[in-house]
Amino acid sequence: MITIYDIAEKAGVSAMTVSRVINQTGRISEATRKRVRKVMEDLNYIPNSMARSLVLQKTNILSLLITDITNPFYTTLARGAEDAALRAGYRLLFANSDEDYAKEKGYVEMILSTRVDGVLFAPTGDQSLENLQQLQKHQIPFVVLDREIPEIEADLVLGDSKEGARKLVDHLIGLGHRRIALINGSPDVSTARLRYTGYREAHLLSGLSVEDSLVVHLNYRDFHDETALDALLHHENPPTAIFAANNMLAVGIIQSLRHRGLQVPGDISVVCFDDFGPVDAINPFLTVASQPAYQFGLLGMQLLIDRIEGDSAQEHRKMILPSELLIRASTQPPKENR
Amino acid sequence: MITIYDIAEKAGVSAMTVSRVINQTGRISEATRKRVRKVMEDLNYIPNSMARSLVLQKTNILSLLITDITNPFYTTLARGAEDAALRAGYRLLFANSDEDYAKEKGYVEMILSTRVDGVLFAPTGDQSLENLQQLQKHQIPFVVLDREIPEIEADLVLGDSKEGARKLVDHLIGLGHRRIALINGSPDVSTARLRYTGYREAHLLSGLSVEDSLVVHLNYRDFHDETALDALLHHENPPTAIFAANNMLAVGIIQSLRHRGLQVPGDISVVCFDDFGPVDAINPFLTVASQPAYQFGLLGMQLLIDRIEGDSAQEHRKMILPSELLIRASTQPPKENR
DNA sequence: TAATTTTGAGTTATCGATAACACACATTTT
DNA sequence: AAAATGTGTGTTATCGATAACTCAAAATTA
Repeated sequence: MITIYDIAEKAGVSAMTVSRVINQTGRISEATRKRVRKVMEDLNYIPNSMARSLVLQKTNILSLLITDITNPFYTTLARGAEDAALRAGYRLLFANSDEDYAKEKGYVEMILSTRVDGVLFAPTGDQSLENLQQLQKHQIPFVVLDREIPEIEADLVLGDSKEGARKLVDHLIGLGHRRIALINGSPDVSTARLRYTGYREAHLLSGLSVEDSLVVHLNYRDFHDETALDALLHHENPPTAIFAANNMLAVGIIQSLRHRGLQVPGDISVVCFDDFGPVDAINPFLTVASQPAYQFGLLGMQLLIDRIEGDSAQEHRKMILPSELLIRASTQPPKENR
Repeated sequence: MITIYDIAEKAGVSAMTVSRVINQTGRISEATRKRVRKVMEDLNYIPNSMARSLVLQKTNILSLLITDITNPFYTTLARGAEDAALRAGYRLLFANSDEDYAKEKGYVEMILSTRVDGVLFAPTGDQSLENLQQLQKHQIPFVVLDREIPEIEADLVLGDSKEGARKLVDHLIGLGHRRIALINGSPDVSTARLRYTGYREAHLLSGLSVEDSLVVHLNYRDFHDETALDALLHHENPPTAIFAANNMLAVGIIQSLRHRGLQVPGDISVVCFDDFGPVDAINPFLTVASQPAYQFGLLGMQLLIDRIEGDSAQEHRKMILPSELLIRASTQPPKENR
């Protein structure tokens, strides 16, 4: 491996001079600078960022921890985060927890041992508290994305889950649905709780009561679990519409409905949170509450960089991004009203 | 930051002893080991992997460079790569070139300065040659994914582009299509060349001639470019079917067709390469040549790790993964045959 | 019992870079 | 002309960890 010492020797200067040329610090005569530059090019020198980080106590690496890399919401978010990070001169270390607390914990250890300068953290759920506290103990700045953790004070970028849920359910009620199932994420994820609240409020504001047997909980990534759906379909008075708490759950639900020979929206309407990214354009089908995924990443990263480079003692900020109701083909009035 | 020296002091031993406890090397009495362990836990010690890498000359980081993080083919591939890397005890540094040579070059520099142990490299195209040569110069092992680079000797994991293209076009010909457009990737990407070859062979084997005015080239990510499609649709004798060289191109094409009020497959049939990941299950629509994306990542990563840990002088291996024709709703016989 | 081996540590140098300080020589100021 | 500055560069210590070597005390062998 080529080091500054190799460069220094060939150029007939000290290592420190080479370092100064690389970093454009200190005073260097034009002649020396040129000579060193030439040798660096000739030898194809690339600085060792670990050695540099070790002494500078700064890695220039930021980490983005998402919960599902196959979910277009998070990949679009990742693009936003990447753009903001690169623009500010940081490298990005991606990590993917797969909605799995243990995997998340493993990545947090990796993040700590890499001594990244900051973390953009989409938690798996309330249990992530410990992992975030671990970051706090080690004084790594972080911004929490998408899901709020009750006991954590931090910069936050969230979607408006309650409002989005209300819009979706209102839409269904407006179409005439009275029996609307909610297939929700786990109750220890804040978005799931708020989506339930929105679901509930929409009912109450329309003078409808909420029937608990129509509300079930799954992990956001368990989109192949069919038992919950089974129970709903065999209900004595089955739902005419389903509100899936996120896009991946909707994927699983629609797939299962098809296997059972049920048509969407012919037999049952389906709505969900989150879009499907570019892919969605192929066949815009699902009625969704669309969240500005790219903005999540971009803003989150900006907050993070701001906290790292700016006044770290400033107050914590909380940004809530609105979601938009996109009415498409997966919803129609219930059969009996047609 | 807590270092082994802090631990050493508190435990009343030397730093070396702490290092031995961490790495389970050398001889340590059970009593000392326990004492050191205890202090490590109390102080919440996490080793500094940069310091370690610096002396060991090994980072335990592998890099995955993909060309489009919003493309489900690559995110599914990423999951495969991640699983294989974690299983073997490596961390993974993701990078996303956005089909952009300059961005790819930037990431290669980052990869080199991070001194990763190896790279799983999905090139943007033939121009990636320089970036790969840069890796070679610095003796970083790599495996090339998805796209072959003519002058590079390396382990390779490819799909069978020619065969897949032939299957797709045969399917269209079988339906009665005689005027099939190809909206291809850039000709300096090997998959685009091979897909053209497959397209051509399918025609010739069926006794049809290839009309060059029906073949256009775009960048794989230019899925919003409408000029190519415009030209095809205003052709004096327009195509009855379109073969899009990848999924993202198909996305753009279908979207544009809709804007123009054209139905798929009613007015025109569309097929493409690559699936849409889990998302696709919502509304399986496009007839595609599906490639085993997860396997691409998993196998590629295994080859890479094998080359790093095994005999690095072994011969280069080339794996070609088959693609599968999935006939769905985006194709039907041309209007005049119905 | 003396010689040898084993055990459980500690010391020092090193990885590749940079900060802080030092210093010779040239230039400017008084 | 002496003093004060400025310029360009080198020296040494340091970041946090580990390899290689050393060595005293305990255990084993002859």
